[in-house]
Amino acid sequence: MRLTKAFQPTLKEVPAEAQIASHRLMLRAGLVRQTSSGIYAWLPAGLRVLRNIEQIVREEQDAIGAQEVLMPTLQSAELWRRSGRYDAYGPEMLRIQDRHGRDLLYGPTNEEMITDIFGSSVKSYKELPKALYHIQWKFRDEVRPRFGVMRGREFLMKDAYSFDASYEGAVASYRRMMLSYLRIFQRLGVRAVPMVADTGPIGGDLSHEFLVLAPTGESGVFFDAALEEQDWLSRPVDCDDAESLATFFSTVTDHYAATDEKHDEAEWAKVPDERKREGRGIEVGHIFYFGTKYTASMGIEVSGPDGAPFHPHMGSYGVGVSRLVGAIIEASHDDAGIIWPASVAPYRAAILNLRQGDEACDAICDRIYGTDPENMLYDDRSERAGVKFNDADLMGHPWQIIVGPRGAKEGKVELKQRATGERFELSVEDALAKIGAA
RNA sequence: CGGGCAGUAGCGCAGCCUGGUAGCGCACCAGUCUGGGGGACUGGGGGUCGUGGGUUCGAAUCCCGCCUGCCCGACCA
Repeated sequence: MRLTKAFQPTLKEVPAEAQIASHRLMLRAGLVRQTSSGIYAWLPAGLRVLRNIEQIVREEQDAIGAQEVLMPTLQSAELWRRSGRYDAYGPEMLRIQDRHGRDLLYGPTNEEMITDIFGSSVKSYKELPKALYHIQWKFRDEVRPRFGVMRGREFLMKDAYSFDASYEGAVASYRRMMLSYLRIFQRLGVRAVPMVADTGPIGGDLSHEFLVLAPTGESGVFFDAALEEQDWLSRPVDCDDAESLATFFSTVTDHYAATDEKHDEAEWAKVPDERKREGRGIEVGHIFYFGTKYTASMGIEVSGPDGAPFHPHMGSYGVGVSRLVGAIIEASHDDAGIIWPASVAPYRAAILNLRQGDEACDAICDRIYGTDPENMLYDDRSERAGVKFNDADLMGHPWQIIVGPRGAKEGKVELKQRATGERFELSVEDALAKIGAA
């Protein structure tokens, strides 16, 4: 994308309403604009980040056999009356009426809907297990929205639901999901540590929150360093084999990890000092098993091998997609701006033409840009060098390809890596090779 | 939901106390110079002062209501 053609409004000054780093940077870098309290419009660069995150989530959910669906944002109150949650949910649920006076709601989550859809179609244990997910906007009417997209009222969430014939099957589904989540967060370039969470009335140990480590996180976290040193992507796990899943699962649960709410000093003391990690975290994912809560309350049954009907066991699994944009920035920025992990960056590189109109500079920039116009942001404005440097740092592209008149005469460009600040003087070919472009 | 603060140009703010023709910086437009970390000069454009009412000869300014946004706390993916 050429910057002169792009809708890419950056701000020099910080809007007064933004307090925390990610919110300020998202506004300044032109990723989002607030339209109401807790509600945001996504501008082109922000949308690209959102889509990149979605895509990684999709690939890793598909990899464990989950299938994507898309359910509506508006739901019928009838559905929620069947589960008993229409009255139980409280004022966080946004309730509306259509022209006929029928009660609707903007979905805060989709257990009821997916259970209904599943139950009306699946009638036999032979069709289990099944896992379905969708990536859709949710609305929860928070009392006090804040921190930009990290605690908005409208937010984009990936939510998945598993259906199994037995508790054992549900446990396997849960473990597959945990693996998928660990891989998702690793690919997103953030460290997210799974921590045991409250399971509510269901009991057991089958609920985990995933927290991205960032100094501004809302929860204190204590965990064993082993949990952030694992490479989940290269770890071989057979998702169809309960043994393999159990082995994987124990590598997570054998190590201490807890938020301040669940922190246990006695257990913490058993962790060797050199492996103790303390900090703060932002919750970006939550998985839990809740048995037959919805299948029972909504009367969903399938036939078992003996012909007798039973309520399938369910689990639900959420990733805060829009919240992650903020969380990633909280975890990865400096005074100058955002430092995007390559996997989610809106563009892989920015091309900074320091002398727009100079024949040599223009020619080199055009050549570089032509290799991958979709994934490069070409700053072809007639701005001064300083403006381009600052905007590129602010927007946080992993690489900056700096083309100035001095180097251009010799066919050289300067490559700057945003994360490290390292600079390399290279030929065009070498620079392209280094950033992995064609 | 308790407590606090704020709405004046796209953004950041002053003006309000003490009523009298709405200002500053940045951004924007035109031009000249400049050209490797938000440059300089000259000349421009842009505002229902959140909103409704009241007081007054006269309200951004004083009074009352409402709306919106933000912060702290409680709550929360």
